[in-house]
Amino acid sequence: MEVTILKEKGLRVTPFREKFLQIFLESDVALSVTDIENKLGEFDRITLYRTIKSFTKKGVIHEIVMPGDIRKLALCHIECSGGKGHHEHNHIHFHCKNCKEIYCIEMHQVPQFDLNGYEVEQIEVQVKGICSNCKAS
Amino acid sequence: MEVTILKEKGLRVTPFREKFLQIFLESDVALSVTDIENKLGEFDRITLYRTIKSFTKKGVIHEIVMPGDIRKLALCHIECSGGKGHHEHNHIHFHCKNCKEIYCIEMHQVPQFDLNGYEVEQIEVQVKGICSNCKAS
DNA sequence: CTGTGTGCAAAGGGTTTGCAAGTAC
DNA sequence: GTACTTGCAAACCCTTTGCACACAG
Repeated sequence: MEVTILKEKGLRVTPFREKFLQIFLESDVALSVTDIENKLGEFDRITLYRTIKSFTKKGVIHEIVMPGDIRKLALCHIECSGGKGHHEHNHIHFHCKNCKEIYCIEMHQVPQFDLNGYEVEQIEVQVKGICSNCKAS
Repeated sequence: MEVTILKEKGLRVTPFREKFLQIFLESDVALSVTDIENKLGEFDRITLYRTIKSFTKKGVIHEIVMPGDIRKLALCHIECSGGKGHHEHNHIHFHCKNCKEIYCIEMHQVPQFDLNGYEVEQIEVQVKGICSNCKAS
């Protein structure tokens, strides 16, 4: 799986990258740099930064930022890498105020906007509230 | 005007804060820390950071972040400071790919979401595209 | 073999903190 | 007068860069 993703994007397969992807595949929430670092264990932090950069550029992962110095990373699903180079998100980013996690939720119906005089190319929706896990408990 | 805003929020009126607000009132786009710094001129950078922090907390300004290390600040309009402490944005953040400016556009119809099991409290919409100024030229 | 990826050390740059003096109310 | 603000210096911390070595293809 990890190897497949890398090869599809034309990236070299290394132990670091496999481990990096494995961490994301095992997580159902977006991860901060510190999260990844903790899960990596023995690996180097500088390499991590470089990997994040190259993977973001290649469309393997995407960055999620929110007010309050929140910066997280999440895997790009197949559907979110558009054909002709531009990268579309058809999911929303949900930030739980209780557990502070960020979930990428698939959205089948992207809202449309008619902004007079403005040409809309990409829409990103961020929602804050309480996630289903926290609500249940 | 500047004085009014400060007093309404229970903030002390100082020359720095008046100048700070004046800059925002004169601008029709969101401003980065560097933008503000350049417009401030003689004032101190540390004070600027502290002002941004306290003003954000008081709901005088709000932070806008987007992927790619974009962090800007904009005035909160009257409508966006909700009565009982929580802060609602009924406008979208429009990022122009050409001029790189960020505009806060009033949105009269906030999109609604029905996310199974998730309790939605706040929605923030970020749009990328070409602004009306750039489109015209 | 060639170009890319990795790891270490050091530099970089924006942001925060401590403290003393100044100022709003 | 009292509490909040300001300004300077220094500390912080995350991130980036340079360079040599290792490794994937």
